[in-house]
Amino acid sequence: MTGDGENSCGAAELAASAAEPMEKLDQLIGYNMKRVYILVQNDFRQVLTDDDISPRMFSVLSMSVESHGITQSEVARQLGIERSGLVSIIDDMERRGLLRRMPVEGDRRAQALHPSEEGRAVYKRALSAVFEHEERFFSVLSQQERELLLGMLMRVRRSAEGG
Amino acid sequence: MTGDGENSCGAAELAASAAEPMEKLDQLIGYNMKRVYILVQNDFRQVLTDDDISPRMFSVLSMSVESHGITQSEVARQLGIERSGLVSIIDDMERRGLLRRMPVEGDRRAQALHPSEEGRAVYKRALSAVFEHEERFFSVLSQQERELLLGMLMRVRRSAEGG
DNA sequence: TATTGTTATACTCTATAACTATA
DNA sequence: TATAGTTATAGAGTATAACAATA
Repeated sequence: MTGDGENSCGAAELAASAAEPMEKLDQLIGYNMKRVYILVQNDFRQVLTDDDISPRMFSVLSMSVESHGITQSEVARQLGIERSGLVSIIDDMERRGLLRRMPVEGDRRAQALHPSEEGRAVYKRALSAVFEHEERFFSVLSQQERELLLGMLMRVRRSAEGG
Repeated sequence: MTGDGENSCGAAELAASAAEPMEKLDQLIGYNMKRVYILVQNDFRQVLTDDDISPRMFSVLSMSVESHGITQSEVARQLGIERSGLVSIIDDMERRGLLRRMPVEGDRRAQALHPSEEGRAVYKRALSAVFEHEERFFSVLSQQERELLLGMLMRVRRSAEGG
């Protein structure tokens, strides 16, 4: 098997050699990603409180604004969530006047999502707040590093999603 | 190993230019991190099914093996979770014979976690499986890139945790 | 037969408060 | 007063199965 002593001299040891005795968990990319994800998501959620929308609302709103008339099923597919989980989110958003369900001509089963004027305004404001949030949250990384990080995440995502 | 040469004009555009019209969400590091985290965690959980332990059990087991006699509060602190959430996990682990709660001399409030022989064996086996899982899951990245990714995640974590 | 939206349901994970026994 | 472990509880978030209308 693997797993005898620590021999490599990579970024891991360098990055963490200062403070604590370097736990095994901290050597795992997945574990660190979990911790960072929790932190970034909390900050993200905080940023969206100004517009009183949840992270899930933001992503659905983004879809409906960027892709006019997109159907619920397609939103679910692209967000990687279940159709059934989308219903209550869209109910809330419709109640808040951010968007409306409208019939699709040619397929009477489907519901198309059309953002309202307020929906677009909220999205625009929230989007710029979110970009500021990312800028600030990842400010410990250089611009080049941020692009590198984003590119690596995308590649991993593709390899894991697409095969 | 794939994907050489993408340091000219932003890794983001290059990485995603092939298939879809590049949604706004896909430009966000946080969103991509969420998607990758979900994928890697599912794979992680699958790997651990061989030893019939959950991700949470694995992290607690890791703590107890790496830091003999660590207390529950300290585990919660290092894992970034609530003490109350730890109780049922440790109950399960004690029931499975992976570890035992033992009194701490000098502080009768505290409970120290001591892994059993089976706990150590399970951990050793699981740990090597987890390293294989990481090797495989992130195989789209080069060794150098993986170290870079890990280092960046650690730096972001530190900056956000306020260390 | 398959798909869209929907409902109902259950399960995981987490956050919170309160309690006890210690410190 | 503060801390360690515990209990109880509620809230997200998500997954699953089933159903009616439509394709």
